[in-house]
Amino acid sequence: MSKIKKLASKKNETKPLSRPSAVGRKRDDSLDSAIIEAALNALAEVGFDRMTMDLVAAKAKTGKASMYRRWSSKTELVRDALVFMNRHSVELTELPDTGSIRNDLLALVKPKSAEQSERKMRVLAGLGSFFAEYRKISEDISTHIFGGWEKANAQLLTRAIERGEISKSADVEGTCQVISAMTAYTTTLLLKTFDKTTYANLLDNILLPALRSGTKPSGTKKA
Amino acid sequence: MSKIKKLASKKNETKPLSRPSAVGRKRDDSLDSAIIEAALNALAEVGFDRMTMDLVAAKAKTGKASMYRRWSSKTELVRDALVFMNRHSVELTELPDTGSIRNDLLALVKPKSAEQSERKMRVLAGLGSFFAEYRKISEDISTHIFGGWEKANAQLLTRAIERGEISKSADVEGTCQVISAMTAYTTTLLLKTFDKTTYANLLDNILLPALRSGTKPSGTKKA
Amino acid sequence: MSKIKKLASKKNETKPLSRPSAVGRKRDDSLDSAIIEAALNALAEVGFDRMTMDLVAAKAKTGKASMYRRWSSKTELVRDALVFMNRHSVELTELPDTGSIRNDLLALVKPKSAEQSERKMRVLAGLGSFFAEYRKISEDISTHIFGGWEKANAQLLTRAIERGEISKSADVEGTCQVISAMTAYTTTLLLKTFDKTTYANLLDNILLPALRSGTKPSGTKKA
Amino acid sequence: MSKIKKLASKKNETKPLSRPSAVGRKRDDSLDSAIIEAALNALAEVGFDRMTMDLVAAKAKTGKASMYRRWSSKTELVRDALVFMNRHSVELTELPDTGSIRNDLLALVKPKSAEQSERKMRVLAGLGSFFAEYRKISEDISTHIFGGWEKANAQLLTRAIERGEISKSADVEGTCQVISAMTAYTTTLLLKTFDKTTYANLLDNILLPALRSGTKPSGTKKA
DNA sequence: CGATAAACGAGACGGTACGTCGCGTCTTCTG
DNA sequence: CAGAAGACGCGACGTACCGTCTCGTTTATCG
Repeated sequence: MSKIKKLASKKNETKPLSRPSAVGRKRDDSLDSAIIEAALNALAEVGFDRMTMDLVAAKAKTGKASMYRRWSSKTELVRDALVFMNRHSVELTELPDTGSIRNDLLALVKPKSAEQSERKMRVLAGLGSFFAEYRKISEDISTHIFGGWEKANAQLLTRAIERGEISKSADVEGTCQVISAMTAYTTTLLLKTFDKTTYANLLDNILLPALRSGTKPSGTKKA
Repeated sequence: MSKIKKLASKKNETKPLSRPSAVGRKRDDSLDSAIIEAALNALAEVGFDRMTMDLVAAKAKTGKASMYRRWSSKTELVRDALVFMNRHSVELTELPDTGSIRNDLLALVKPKSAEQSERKMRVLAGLGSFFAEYRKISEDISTHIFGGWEKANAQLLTRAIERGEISKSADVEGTCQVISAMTAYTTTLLLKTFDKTTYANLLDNILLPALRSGTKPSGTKKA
Repeated sequence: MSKIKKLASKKNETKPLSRPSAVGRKRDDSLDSAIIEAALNALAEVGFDRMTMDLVAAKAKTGKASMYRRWSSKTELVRDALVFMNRHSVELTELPDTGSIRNDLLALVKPKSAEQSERKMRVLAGLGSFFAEYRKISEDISTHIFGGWEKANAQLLTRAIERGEISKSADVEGTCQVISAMTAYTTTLLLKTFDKTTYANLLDNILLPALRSGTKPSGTKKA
Repeated sequence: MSKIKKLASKKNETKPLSRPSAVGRKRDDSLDSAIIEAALNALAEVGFDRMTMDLVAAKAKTGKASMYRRWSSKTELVRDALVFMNRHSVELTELPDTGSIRNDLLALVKPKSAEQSERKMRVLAGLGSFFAEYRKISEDISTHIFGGWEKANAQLLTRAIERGEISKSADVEGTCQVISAMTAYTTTLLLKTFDKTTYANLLDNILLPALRSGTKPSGTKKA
């Protein structure tokens, strides 16, 4: 079903099953990417639910039949569009090598272009907050659900700083956000439960070591 | 529009704007929570898209009119239901105080009851993967988008371990997941761009200190 | 259920069953007629279907409960309102007696007042064409259904005049309308089938005698 | 909006305004009549108000969208269905010609088939008494409104017979019904006022000539 | 004169049908 | 045959009305 292989790798896999019969008009390959581009733009502009198949067809100047000839459902199209959008994140062959792990990690996220990166962010937002109009849900989740938890955690951390258990220069706010982020990520994307063991691992292996460490190597400040 | 304030705090009932007129039948407050409970159960059981308003009405033994009298749309109802579900996360007055920051943080996530916690997870999952059927999107996002990035990052970290820049006992996999989690969280929930400054802060304040720290305090193993 | 007896005849029927208990506030009799007036006005203004019970309640400055205390349904209210509207048509005791049957019949329809008569017409129209906005249905029925029939009948009558079977001065158009009217009246109001026997009676007893009669007594012209 | 022209006459398809664009799937003309047939059956079986659009869609094995693509509302559909039902009443080209006006008029109402005629009656009844349950309204109208009037008119006519002004064999009951029928027909279907002039014309041209005529030509009896 | 009981106005409630919109399929014409 | 256009079957949405109910208030009779 996925069209991405064809798009990503320009090889022609010779189509063993349900190959296009030799006669008749050939598939217009440029339509594949036109539809995906239209879908990504629609996702970024109006979000998943307001992205209707008719809208995408109109943006791609095609008809729905040509879309469903390529993808069996809206979901499949979105999946492929997302994979396509991130097709350049995966070049394991040409990893940066600056000699510093910090610079290596940062180099990896250098986007192709500013506007590409901008759209990428909006696409993810349009996905996560199902509806463009309804991204209030996101705000409410972050404010009411994770916001409350982060405030409580921050208070616990501040107290720990006061009694000298963790470093004075610990990044309290950042740590709390990591906790929220891992919870949301695990439940909504990995579709696993964020249980106590997972949480303890996060604390023991990453957060507590960082909190105890008294040094901030590069001295950057928060934005 | 939000009914949660009334549900959460049974107090400030002065109602300056659009207060219920003194005459006429009073709103049945028990219906508010009955509908929200029904909505949460529906979310947990069938996910956002399969949760129809008629289904929720049937579960709450009411009619759609009474639901739309309270919330102007399905989305508004879901927002309030989510806030309601987490109304107890915010009790800043009774924070745990075990003397250890690790135990404090863990104590905070002790749920009221096992089944409450179970449903909470399912509700979040039902939200994130909008449709039961469509959780493939989630899988693809984690596999293709973040999966590729995590693999690359893991390779960079392994190399750094080899050249002695970070600790041999560093939690490579966990660190990579935190990076993915923070990206997803920032874009889909906080609705902000995950830019280079934000990333650098995460690295400098939390991840790099943890990676350099050679100790794993509590000795817990990964799940 | 019917309130009309009480309104029409001011006698107090001593209420054998479900009589109003001696204690408690008394029914406001002026409300009965206020509601009926409001209902008639609503019927005349917007027709049966757009006459909502809330609208009538608002017009009568009362609540729906007070209406349903008197009539068990919208239909019952409308029935009584119609009867009330025509309560003066039935005074068999004081029939006109002018010595001429023509003047007697005409005298009977002298309305109480012009505006009363006007509203009466509009009420009937609002009933027959269920919706005010939708009285197009009526137009279509009269145009397409009865219109076609009337045209055909008119042609038959004209031919009969030509061959001298009926009077030259026969009222062709009027006769055709009577046929349509009797069909509609029998089926929609009397709820009987307008079968061949009924039709033959109408022809033999009324229409054919009139058509053969060569005289137009009073010489009035059509409007 | 009306689809009947297309159904009735298979000709003039030039379609100057809002013609179906040359491209795209064509409207399925058989659906037009399938829906109309379903609507007529529903009207005959359950009456106007119990005829829901979902019911008609189910009977026609289609969806509501396809119905609303053709007619903008339930009312429009009913209008066209009624016109369609009577599309054969208008064959002016093949009028009967028996040599007797009586037989001509009767021959015109010979239905295409018995069951067609049967349904036609039930459709009209389902219309006039808007709801199956609400045909009480019809009964009340005929009983209280026209019934009272007819009784009074009958008394006037009887008196006129007694003093010899009209024929002894005059059809008193039939004449009174014609008066009621013309009133109802004029107001509810023609949507005109039944004023004194109209009434006088009816009397002078049809009813009084018939009443004065002393002969009952064909000797048929009342049903 | 206060208690009791019912009517009243307002409006919430459960239910049902409406008319709209989107998905994924099918059909028609054009290249 | 593929492409563009758009009709089709289905199902959920959000609205409106019916007839019932529950409030708090007003009006009447009874103890």
